[in-house]
Amino acid sequence: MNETERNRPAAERRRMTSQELAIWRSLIDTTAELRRRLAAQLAAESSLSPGDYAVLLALSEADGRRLRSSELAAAIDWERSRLSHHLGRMEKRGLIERVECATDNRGAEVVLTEEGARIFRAATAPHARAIKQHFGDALNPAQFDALDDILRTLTTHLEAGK
Amino acid sequence: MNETERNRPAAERRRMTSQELAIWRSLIDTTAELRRRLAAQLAAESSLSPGDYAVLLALSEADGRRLRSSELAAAIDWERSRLSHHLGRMEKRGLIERVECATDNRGAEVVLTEEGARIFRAATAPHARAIKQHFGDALNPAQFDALDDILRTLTTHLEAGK
DNA sequence: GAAGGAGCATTGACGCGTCAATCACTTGGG
DNA sequence: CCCAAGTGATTGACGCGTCAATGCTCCTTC
Repeated sequence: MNETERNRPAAERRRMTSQELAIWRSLIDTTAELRRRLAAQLAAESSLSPGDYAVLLALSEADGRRLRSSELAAAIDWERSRLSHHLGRMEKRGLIERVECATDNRGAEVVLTEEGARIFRAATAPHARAIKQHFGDALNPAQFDALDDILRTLTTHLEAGK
Repeated sequence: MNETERNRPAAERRRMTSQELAIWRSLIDTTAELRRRLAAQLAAESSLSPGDYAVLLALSEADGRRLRSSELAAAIDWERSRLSHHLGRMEKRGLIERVECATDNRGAEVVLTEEGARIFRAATAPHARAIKQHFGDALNPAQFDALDDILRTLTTHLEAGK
């Protein structure tokens, strides 16, 4: 295979090769295992789920540690309903509070509680360490570059496809 | 950065760069989106979930289209309990059957039903097409090679780390 | 200022995944 | 032979994610 062929997508070929399918499976399996380990470690260190973490991160970066529910959903790219369910569970645990929105009576504002902020702060460093341990430490700079390129390609492709 | 540095893992550095963290997030988000789309398409075309598909694939490749529950769990790398719950749901839908094992009264054998085999057969081609469409068509051969290398590195790293 | 459509958020139902507990059976040491 | 430890599999509880349906409120238009 010459250089030109190596840089042309395989779109025109009839089917994926078994090698390509194996890479697909490995992508799915390996990322699943990564998520699994990170989630387990996060839970062990802070009793937070990855979802909790995403919500708390967005809130802690927001002005006044509060966001409209819809803004929060947009920030972390979640469906409304998923967020609503999740906020219900987090509210029970005292991590966040939901208050009526002053400017729109339909809306709710989600506020980070002191407790939530404290727990999130305590979780960040260990979590970053865990990501480094399981993922960051494995790859060299060239691999990071290559992965970045691949992910950009996939993202673009996904956006194009509807 | 010279060539030697580019090929040395970043393990010794204190923290991941924000670029590296962004790549991590993109990896998680992009693969999630890929799984989401594939699952939706599979469900639309065959009313199967990705889990159903994995189970049916393993069974349809097995001798006599049947496997001991524990062998099936090993084949698709699932926890026993997860498999047990899933088989319960699949049995209700008539995709599989559970029968007592002749050689070990504790055990169960999982058998693919005719209906299950039929539905699986009908699902394979569209599913392969969907994987190609969303994933395979995006990448060129060089990117496949790079991804293969990255995934092998990650897998090795994960296995090493416990 | 009333009607109707759009937007914000929640809810219920259901499939899925994990953890801990449990039950039934097998096996091996005494 | 018996019992203790180990193994195969299931169950229940609970958190999580999606879909479809719902309830309010806001906004536009007439």
